[in-house]
Amino acid sequence: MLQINLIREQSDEVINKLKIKNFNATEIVSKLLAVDTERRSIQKKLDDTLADSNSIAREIGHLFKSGKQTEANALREKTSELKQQVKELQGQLNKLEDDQSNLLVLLPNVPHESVPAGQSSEENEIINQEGIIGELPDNALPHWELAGKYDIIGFELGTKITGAGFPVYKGKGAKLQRALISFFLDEAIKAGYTEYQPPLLVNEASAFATGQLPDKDGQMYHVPIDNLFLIPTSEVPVTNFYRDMILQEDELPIKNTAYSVCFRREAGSYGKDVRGLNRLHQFDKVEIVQVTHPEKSYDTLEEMLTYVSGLLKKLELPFRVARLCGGDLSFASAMTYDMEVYSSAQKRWLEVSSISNFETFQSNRMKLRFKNKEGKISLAHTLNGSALALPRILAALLENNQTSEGIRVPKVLIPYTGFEMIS
RNA sequence: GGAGAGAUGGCCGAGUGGUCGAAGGCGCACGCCUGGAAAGUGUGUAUACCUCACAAGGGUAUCGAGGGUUCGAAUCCCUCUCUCUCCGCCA
Repeated sequence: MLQINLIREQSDEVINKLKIKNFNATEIVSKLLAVDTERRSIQKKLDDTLADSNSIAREIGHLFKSGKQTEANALREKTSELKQQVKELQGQLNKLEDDQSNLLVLLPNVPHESVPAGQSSEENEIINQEGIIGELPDNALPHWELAGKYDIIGFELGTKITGAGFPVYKGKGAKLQRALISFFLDEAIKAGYTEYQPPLLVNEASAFATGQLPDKDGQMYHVPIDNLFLIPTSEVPVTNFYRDMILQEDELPIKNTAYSVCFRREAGSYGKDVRGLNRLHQFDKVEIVQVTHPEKSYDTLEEMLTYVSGLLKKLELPFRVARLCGGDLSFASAMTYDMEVYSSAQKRWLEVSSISNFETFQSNRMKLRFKNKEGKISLAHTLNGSALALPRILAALLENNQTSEGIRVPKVLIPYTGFEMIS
């Protein structure tokens, strides 16, 4: 959520920057400016009226104490009009405050100046590509066939017990998943992140704070009986640890990591995008989250990009990095790098990580602030990235490493799997 | 799920209708004291919004959340949330 001050002071810039996201903010901003002006004027009136009413109340108190009943009662009659005014003004103010926040919530985050314009993922800017795209034999199989051939993932079994998009991992497949999770967590800890195991369900306030509500309502599984949401990513609980907090400047940066299962309804997805492990309703992911000083967040974004690139190199997977164009950038993000690995049998790039700087968009919603040495309080910046999402990593590993003898496990994972081949 | 108790500032804890944003203590910051430190001592120490220059000063709100009674509520009433104790159930 953008801060009203920003809109008040730099409305034209906000409108212009949002054009990069293909978002026309003109109407919302002008409504906001009108509501804001009105709100402040009503607030002033209300405060003044309350001040009057407070001073009369104090006076009455004094009069009663000194036994001047008659005068006190006379004053008392004067208050009814003030009370009526307070009630009306309060009502108006509440309405205006609601209007304001309902409008503010409609505005996406403004993109960073380096974000290129563009309509869709087609126009993302590929800034780096690493690793060798190996040649596969002619009889190479896509991962969903490999999964069956080696009996390591049961797609139909998952469909039977739950539904499409809920695979069952079996034997060496399950062990490989566990290996990846441990590997990712160990690497994150080595890089200075603190490991957490968060709840997989969150309340409404948490879902709002990180931007899932109201923007992506319908993407989350909802448990109405307790009004809880299954997390689409551990970013939600882990960032919300700091909701309504004022940190000390020297507590920054906060570097957290968490493994969690993630749940996404993915309504409207179909076709080759959802084949095999490409897009699931339930998947595993290790996430990294940072809370930083506003001046350091873009350095942090680069640091996180370097970190995730390192993971992919260790896994020996060819990958490329895209800086998302305005049209592909998420509602809450100011800048995002997508990391994609090459899945050789499908011959397509699969997104395995999305690393974003939200600047103050989330922290403003969740009132995550820090106090500097001088005692000044400001909003912190929040960032997060997948490090990494498992299913597509698994897909690429299976496809890229297939040999006539079986599927080769990358060297770094062998200490975790205890086997070198899936055969 | 049933019964009871409770929720006050960074923490502990007083306050049951009248200048209470809230005593006292701890913690923290700065100063004095000291050769240095401890002890002692003095001062300060919430947040948001409005006014305003994101200064000073001023105003308003906030004692779990929301609503109500009252001229006036941390204090009374209602609803909700959460915590604790006991019982039940249970990985």
